Amino acid sequence: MPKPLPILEDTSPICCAPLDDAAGMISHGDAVALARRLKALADPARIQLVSMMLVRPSHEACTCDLAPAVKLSEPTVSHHLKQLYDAGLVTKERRGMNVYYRVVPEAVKAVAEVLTLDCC
Amino acid sequence: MPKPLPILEDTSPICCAPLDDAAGMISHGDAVALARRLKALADPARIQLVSMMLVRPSHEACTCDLAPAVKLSEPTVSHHLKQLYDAGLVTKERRGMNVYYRVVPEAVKAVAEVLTLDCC
DNA sequence: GGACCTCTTCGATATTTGTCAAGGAGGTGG
DNA sequence: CCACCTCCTTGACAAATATCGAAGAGGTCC
Repeated sequence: MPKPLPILEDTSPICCAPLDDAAGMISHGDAVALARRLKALADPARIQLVSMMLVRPSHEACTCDLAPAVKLSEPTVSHHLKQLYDAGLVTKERRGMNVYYRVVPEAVKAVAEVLTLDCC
Repeated sequence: MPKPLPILEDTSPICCAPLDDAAGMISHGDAVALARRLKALADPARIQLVSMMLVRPSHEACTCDLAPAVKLSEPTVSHHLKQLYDAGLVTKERRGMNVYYRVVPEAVKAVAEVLTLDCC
């Protein structure tokens, strides 16, 4: 079972990475780290959850709002939120009876950055 | 089994999408389409394959070069390349005895675009 | 045509992932 | 303290995925 990633680990770009044996190819370790972040986003339910947070003014929403919106059971939504949390893509905070999840836009953008291929 | 995506389908941004029931939240259909593209990239082997193509001048490489580099069997690499191909992220072309796969940078960038959150 | 090379498909298997029902943990409010 | 509310964890299971060996399809070269 993979350990949580830091909120904003320095991810090497998919190209223009530090040269290794294969002359510029991304290292296996970096590929694994990047894949974990991408995998966290690569699910319709999780995309909808992130989207739902983003349309809110503060980019956050509580589980009680999120669960009905994606039409999945509460445990399942909790599971998906944990995936996002472990990947550092959202934070969570308890306020009163509710837990609010908030998108970390920098983390999402960091993934986008890697895929921008601006070096090519 | 999901059908191949067009090379460059118009993917709605993760936010600022056309409003629907839930006031701006991405639609389920769009979420599924985006998830398919992300899933195609969300694997260490496939990231390495794409990376390896990108470091080549013309962003292409043949299977015979790719397979040894990721240390997986040939059928497995073929499987991964098919995933990328079905997602429209690479093209393939036979030249002589070899099949050359080439990254479609616009397709990768289109995914990046969605994650850029420039509207937030 | 026939041996050969590269790549893909097929069949099988182990792992991972998505999902839910049931129950537990943590906090609120009478 | 006790009923209640929200959320999370556990356990179980079905589906999807990653992987490989073996066999097939498509092309090359003598």
